[in-house]
Amino acid sequence: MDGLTINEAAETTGWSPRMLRYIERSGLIEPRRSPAGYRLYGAGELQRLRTLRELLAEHDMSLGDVGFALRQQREPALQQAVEAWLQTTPRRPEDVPAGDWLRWEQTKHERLLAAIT
Amino acid sequence: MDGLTINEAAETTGWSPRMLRYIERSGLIEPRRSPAGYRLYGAGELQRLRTLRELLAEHDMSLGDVGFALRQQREPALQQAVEAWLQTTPRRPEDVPAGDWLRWEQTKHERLLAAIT
DNA sequence: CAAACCTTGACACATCGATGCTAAGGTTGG
DNA sequence: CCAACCTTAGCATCGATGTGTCAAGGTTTG
Repeated sequence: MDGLTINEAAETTGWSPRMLRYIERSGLIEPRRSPAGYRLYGAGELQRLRTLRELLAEHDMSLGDVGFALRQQREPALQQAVEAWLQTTPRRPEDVPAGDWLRWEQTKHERLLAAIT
Repeated sequence: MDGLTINEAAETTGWSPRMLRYIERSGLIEPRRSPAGYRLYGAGELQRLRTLRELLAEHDMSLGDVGFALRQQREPALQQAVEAWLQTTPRRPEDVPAGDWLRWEQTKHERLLAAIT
């Protein structure tokens, strides 16, 4: 049977087994199960667990934040509603660090293409 | 002096004065101040306070969720990182309710236009 | 000036998010 | 079969959210 069991996955990703179950319940990463119900983490899941750690650490955000982003992706109506509300709040581009703004401009085109396809 | 004071604003929006201060500290709605430091809520703020209530109620989300969405809008680097992570998770369009998906398709064009301008 | 506001700050409490640990019971592999 | 793993469920903790209330001190206005 391919795939790491929960303790092995915990070992290589830096999460605790407890947290792997918690992350699963929160809908972020759901590994497949063996016939007996054992969680089996494949290469993809392990990678996403590692990058998830980095994401949270580097941007000071919570699992709940990622969960909400996921919800927005899955529920366009929600995404729309939030976007609509945000657009009623006054823009202030000075808030945005210069580097970020530049990167935004640079990648806008490809992001639009991605949205279309 | 135009603009409602905090108790008046609370009255017409349904939030408590306490929550108006809380919402302000969380960065969602920051009214301007009178010379003496009194909060003054204008028509725009009052409207956004009301729609904020609806947004939270109708989509079962928290102030923190909206705060995070705001952060994403203000920090494109964050937005990018989250989006990138989400894209590594397997898509499953069956998750999306049919109505939502339809609305998504219907409004995609205008959303793209909005993004470009 | 005095009543009725406003401000910040703090204490209080319920709920929730994030984690660990333990218990009772099934699975697996030498 | 037995040690070493896995599962779910539950209790326990600690910090963050959400919300009320009260205190000490400025402001406004009749």
